[in-house]
Amino acid sequence: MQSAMELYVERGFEQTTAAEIAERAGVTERTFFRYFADKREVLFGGASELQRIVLEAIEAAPTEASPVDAVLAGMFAGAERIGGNRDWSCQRAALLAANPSLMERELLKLSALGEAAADALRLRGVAALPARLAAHTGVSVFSIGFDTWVGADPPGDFAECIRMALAELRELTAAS
Amino acid sequence: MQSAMELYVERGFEQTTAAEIAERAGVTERTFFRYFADKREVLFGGASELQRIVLEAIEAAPTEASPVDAVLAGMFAGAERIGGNRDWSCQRAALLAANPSLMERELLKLSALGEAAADALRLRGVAALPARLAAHTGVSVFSIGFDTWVGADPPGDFAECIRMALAELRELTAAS
DNA sequence: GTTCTGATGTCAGCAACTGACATGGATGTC
DNA sequence: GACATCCATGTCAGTTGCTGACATCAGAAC
Repeated sequence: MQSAMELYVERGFEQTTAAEIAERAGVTERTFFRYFADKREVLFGGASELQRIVLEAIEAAPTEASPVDAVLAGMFAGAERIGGNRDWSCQRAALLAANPSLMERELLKLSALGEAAADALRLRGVAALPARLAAHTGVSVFSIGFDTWVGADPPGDFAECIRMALAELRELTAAS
Repeated sequence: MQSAMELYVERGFEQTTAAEIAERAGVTERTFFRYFADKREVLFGGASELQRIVLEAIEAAPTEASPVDAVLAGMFAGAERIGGNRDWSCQRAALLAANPSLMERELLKLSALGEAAADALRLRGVAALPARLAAHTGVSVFSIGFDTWVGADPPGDFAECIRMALAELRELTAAS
């Protein structure tokens, strides 16, 4: 993972071959593909852990919490996990922004996170449609908050960026 | 596009080679790749037209419409374009659901649609953050409405499914 | 009639990925 | 201590997605 990140930053994602990553890591190309399904997946090692944290927080939310609040609890828990190393997040975000194929993978992971969160809501007794709506709305706020956080002069830490997006969203829905 | 769709349905996306699509269409593999950037793109020919329709409807929305309402006008215009042939939409949705790599591409297109819609909102004077939030929320409602529409026993046409999702979302935000 | 252009074919080649089999070192068992 | 087992890795050959360079050829323009 470290070798790949270095090479992607040094010479770009498409200009880096799997063989080169493997060589820098001291293994064969075949071994690389035993650990990562494809060249992109190497940047998404933390996705499953993030999902686990989010889901656990949703489950742990108070029973009386609304679907949206439960999802938000999950998102804040996820933000706490990521919010530590902003530099790494910025570097990674720049890579994704420059490579549509990496962005595709990111969007797939976020969508999967949304579906998993919707499942968690259903376990709390929420119906299918509102569960998906609440979950994906939460992921949107998470994602847009993330963009704010890794952008120029963020208003605070990751959680604060999420709160900011959330406040904007509430204002928007009130105005409509 | 027709040859590809047939083959993808007949034997699956991954089991179909670009050479086979080309052969059925009566051209060479090289010619196939001159028209489509990759094997997936052949299923997304209508994306640019859909985006154009959505953006035009956002621009055409009354000046006093709220950001959310303007985006929704765009989504309903898009729904009108797609809502005609449900059979084709179902077939395509089944393909996407069965192939993560196709779903990735779909999510990228939807995300791009959201960003374009956000740009359209900014042209109406909306600030960056609320523009993105309203746009992506609109796309979420569009997308989840689409899933309802191509699912088992939808409550009406595509537009009606969007209205249903929208009503649910309003209820959720009111409850939070 | 010539020229020019645009679509297509041909061919060689790279890189992503995969399956099948070999190897070698660590671990456990008698 | 010899032996069996297992797991990670290496090796190798092959398929497929995709690209660049050049050839061809039919029709439009002049």
